[in-house]
Amino acid sequence: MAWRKNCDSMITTPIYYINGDPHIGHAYASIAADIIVRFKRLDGEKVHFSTGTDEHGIKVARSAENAGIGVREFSDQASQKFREMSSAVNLTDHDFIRTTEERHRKSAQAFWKLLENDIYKGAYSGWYSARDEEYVTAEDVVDGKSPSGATVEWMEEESFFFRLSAYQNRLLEHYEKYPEFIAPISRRNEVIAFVKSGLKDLSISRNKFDWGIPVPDSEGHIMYVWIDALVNYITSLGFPNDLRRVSEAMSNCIHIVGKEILRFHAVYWPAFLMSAGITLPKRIFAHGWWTRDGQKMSKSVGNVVDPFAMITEYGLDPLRYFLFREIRFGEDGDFSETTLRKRISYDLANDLGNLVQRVLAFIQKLGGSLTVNYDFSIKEKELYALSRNLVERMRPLIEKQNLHGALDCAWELIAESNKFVSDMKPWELAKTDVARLNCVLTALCESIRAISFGLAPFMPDTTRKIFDFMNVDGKSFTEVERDFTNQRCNPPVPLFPREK
RNA sequence: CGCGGGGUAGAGCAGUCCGGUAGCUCGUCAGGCUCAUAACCUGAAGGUCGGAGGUUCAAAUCCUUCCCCCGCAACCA
Repeated sequence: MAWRKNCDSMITTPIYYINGDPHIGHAYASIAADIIVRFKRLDGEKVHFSTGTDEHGIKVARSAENAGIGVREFSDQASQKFREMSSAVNLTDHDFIRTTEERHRKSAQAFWKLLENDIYKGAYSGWYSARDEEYVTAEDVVDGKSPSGATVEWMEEESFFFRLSAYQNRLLEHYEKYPEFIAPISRRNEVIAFVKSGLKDLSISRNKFDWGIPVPDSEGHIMYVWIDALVNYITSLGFPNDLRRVSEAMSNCIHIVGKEILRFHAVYWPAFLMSAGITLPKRIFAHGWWTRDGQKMSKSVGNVVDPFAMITEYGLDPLRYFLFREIRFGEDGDFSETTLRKRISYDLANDLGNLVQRVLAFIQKLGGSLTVNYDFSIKEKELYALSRNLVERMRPLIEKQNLHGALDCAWELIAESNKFVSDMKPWELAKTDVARLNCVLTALCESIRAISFGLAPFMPDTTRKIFDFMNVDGKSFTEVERDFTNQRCNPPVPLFPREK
């Protein structure tokens, strides 16, 4: 247990762009980060956990206009929905940061100043659609029209540029030196290929609208939303104050991001940080995307999965479980309610729920208290060993964000425990050999406690229920190492009742 | 010749780096148990590992070539 740290570390979710409602993808990223944070905190680590909303940019300004309300009011309402989502998915203690907060304006402007050696004024040019009020990429321009059918014209505006081109080699060196910097590996390869193909300088300001953070000392220019957004992570740590803490936490920071925004995090953000002289994060993990019943989720098709509705329908813990058991974290997967129901029924109700029920109900039958007996035979010893090191086996997997693998470990023990019950036949021992019976039940209670601890980061409410049945405190993984003493158990209630 | 990922039992995937009787989950079929949420446990069937060629005593795994699917391709939340 020597590796346990007590220094600051940080886990982040992306800050979510408020132009749309929270959907399952947002919930997914948040829950992933939450699982990692909870695991580390149970391990005694001090973790800073941040999430929040990204609220600037012309799209938001236009949405507010369409909604007929002020942009500030629009942002407040939209951000609130994400705050509600954070609470609906049961995020553990965290900082919820909004890019429209004063602390963030200060932070972003201070950050900009640190970059000034790498910033120069130039002209940004491209095909501009006056009706859409935005630039259209050359590829999207067909017959002089934007995808929305508006005519486009070649425009130039004064813009600040960041000398990204100067960082190409330093970035490649960093990727080389820290192979764990970008995950999964396939994504890492993509990023490296992209950087090797050559980096151009980056336009980092706009002057055609004003819903953003003003560039310091430059009337009319506002920061490009990405530079604004990325800075949120250090704002949350207290930047521009508390620089020691900023560096310390960043050096131990994992950014959980969606694969669509990996480039910003794995290329632009590190380049900015290098320029600013701030420590780079330890790792950037890009998760995949969910399809819905095999189809891409899209608003126009109307098949977007609403996390609030899923929680209402199936419960939070089952949803949290499903999202990380069904696919390997980092890969794409398919969200199907049929599959979700199967997972609940087979994995949660039959395997886990029934194990807890059959053991604890049995103890109730015997009078409701566990008379411990650690005079184990080889069979109990085997199960006991598996129980004692479950968390140990999960830890390196969690460290690599292999959340799927960590759940597999827990289910391995669940399966072993169910098998153990069948093999040991406690219902027969109850009539023939009470000492052996107590050994069997003690081993089973140990395994149920271990399983509950292992699952705590994934299904905190479920773990709490089991601990309440067993009168286990459950505040820290260190508790797994303590033997039970004789204790009363409460009558269990099925954890995942069968429907109807 | 843009870059990358992938094509393995009905479905979803692991195994490919370091060649050596093809594994997991679900589904299907059969059996056992009765503590438990009709849950649990055991066993079986099912694959010429995308096609073709090559290296080798031996290839899903190495080499060559072809076919198919999916991402990314620059400032886009």
